[in-house]
Amino acid sequence: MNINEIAELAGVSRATVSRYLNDGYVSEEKRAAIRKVIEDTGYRPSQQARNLRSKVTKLVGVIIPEIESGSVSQMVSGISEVLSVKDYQLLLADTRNNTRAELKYLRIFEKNQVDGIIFMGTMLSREHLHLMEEVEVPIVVTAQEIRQYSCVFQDDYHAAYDAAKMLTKKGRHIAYIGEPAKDKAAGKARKSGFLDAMADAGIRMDRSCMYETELCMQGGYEKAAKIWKTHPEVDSLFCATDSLAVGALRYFHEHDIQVPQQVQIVAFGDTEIGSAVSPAISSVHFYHKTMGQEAARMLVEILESGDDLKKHLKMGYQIVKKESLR
Amino acid sequence: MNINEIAELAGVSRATVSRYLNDGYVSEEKRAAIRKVIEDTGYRPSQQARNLRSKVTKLVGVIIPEIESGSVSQMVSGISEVLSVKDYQLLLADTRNNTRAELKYLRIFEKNQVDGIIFMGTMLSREHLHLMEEVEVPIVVTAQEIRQYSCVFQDDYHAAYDAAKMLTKKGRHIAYIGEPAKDKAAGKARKSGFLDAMADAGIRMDRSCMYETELCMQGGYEKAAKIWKTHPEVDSLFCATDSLAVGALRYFHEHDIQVPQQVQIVAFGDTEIGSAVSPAISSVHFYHKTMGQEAARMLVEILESGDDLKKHLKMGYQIVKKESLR
DNA sequence: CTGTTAGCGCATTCAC
DNA sequence: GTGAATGCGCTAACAG
Repeated sequence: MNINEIAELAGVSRATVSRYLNDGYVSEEKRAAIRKVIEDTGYRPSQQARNLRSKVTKLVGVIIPEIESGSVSQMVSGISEVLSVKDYQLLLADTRNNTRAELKYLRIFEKNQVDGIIFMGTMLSREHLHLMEEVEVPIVVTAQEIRQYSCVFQDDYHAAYDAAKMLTKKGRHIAYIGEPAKDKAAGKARKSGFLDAMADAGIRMDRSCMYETELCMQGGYEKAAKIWKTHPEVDSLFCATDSLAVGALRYFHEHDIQVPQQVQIVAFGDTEIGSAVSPAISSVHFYHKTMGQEAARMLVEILESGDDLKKHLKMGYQIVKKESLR
Repeated sequence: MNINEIAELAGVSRATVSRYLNDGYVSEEKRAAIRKVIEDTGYRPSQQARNLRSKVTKLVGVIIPEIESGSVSQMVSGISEVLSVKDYQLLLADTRNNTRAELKYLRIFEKNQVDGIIFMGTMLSREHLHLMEEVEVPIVVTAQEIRQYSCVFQDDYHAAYDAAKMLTKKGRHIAYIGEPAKDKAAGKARKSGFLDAMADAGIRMDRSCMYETELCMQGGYEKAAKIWKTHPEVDSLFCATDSLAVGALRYFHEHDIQVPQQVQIVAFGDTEIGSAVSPAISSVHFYHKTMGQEAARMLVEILESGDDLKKHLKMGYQIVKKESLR
């Protein structure tokens, strides 16, 4: 069933059917005739032929580090919501935190496969930027700020700075458990924010009170153990994620270290897990879903207007105080 | 840059370039010439033209109820992993638990838009089945068993039956907090499994000890309050999700009800949140990611072999005993 | 408002 | 092995 048959059955030319399907510009009679035939036959225009002809696919490629992460899936949810309203479809590329895979998908999307790309990268190298140059469709970058592209990102640096500052109000001996700062932009920003806050508060950080780990709860537990075995005087803990904090909290429970009396904690994510435990973990709240929506809106706007203004949108955050802070 | 220009630059016909790009059947010299031109120009064949011509898109549509759910995103991760190895791309359709949207996406995918569909539905109505009949590409159904389709699903009924049975070993007064059973297949199966286990154990369920709620932690808290205010004698709680259990646990903590001494708990999901709390929640573990992989493998096999054998794969589960059981 | 005419870029016969 | 010819199904001028 193709446009020719529909045209024949409706007694019009196929151009008229095409117009019916697109802009309009068809008389009422013919419109009715065509509608009837289409309904009777259940005809649906071939997307592929349209794509070939019109060079638009109504597809947006979304490259993400890993869908299993709560923040990523929230963001994808926001993207999906906006795209579906705007009649775009979402081509998902999960790189599994693999930099090579990011490049691979950029290349796959490169030419006339998608109309645009939303790229949530881990850590963008020169190679990335070089490849992105060559990509012919607009790219919106999320989760980090890249001058040459439109992007939507959260202010990890200042969030970390502010969170750390809260610890210094009623704490002097501060420990840090983070994510690997070398391969994640957010991890790096949180670490710098933390360190700068310490410096500004005149606190000298002892390297043996700072750890990084990829594991979540278990990593938090283990690093807390390392720190408190050698530094029982530490009275405040900064964790780059709620899961790390929950792991550390378990260590404190098991060793009768009172939270927040003996140790206060602040973390990132404001996730369900952080408020499931007792005391609930004070945590930086980000707006992942909104970020996704904004990124999608930005891309759609570029697509519809035809020019890329390179907007940079820095999203706010909120430090949600709960029981883990003194 | 298209195949004609490549052919001209390489001094061959475009049919030869096409052969080079596909099966082979090209002499070594021409092969080398073509390769060189392609490398120099950075030519990439147009996917759209290929699609139109060959009727395959190398796209798989994945319809899910909501990406933000942990189990769903794990499953999508499994699907994505297998598809990427097999050189398929993933077109994601998030229906936001909206039945109409499921139908909409089935229709969008219906004709020559994707090569196949993985459909994770909420509750399949006659209308769904009717529409699925009309879809011309193979469909693999997940999360529930539908006779007419290949499917991968978990055994919620027996998992619930077994979990409930564990409660009856050391409990006589049992309460139930579930998800709405009317619009989710899993919710329904868990409820039946629970009820049948009760019946087999000769326990008469009081309706005032059974509640359903859509909310997570807060719903668990509220329903637990309702139950224990009127039925303080209840000594066991069955929750359809870990989050519900964690909410209930908070109520128990606040009211000095000892877990598991006074109330034992079993739940579903074996999620991070269930083991973050203390006592850790005993929970049914499912294999979402593996399910996703299996579903994708099943679909790819149908696509590659060309015939749909309608396999039904029921995945196992495991009840992970933790501190919340007596 | 409508029909005719040309391709979009590629894969696939079919002769050679 | 190779090239010429054909058309996948549709949209976009263009002339009427």
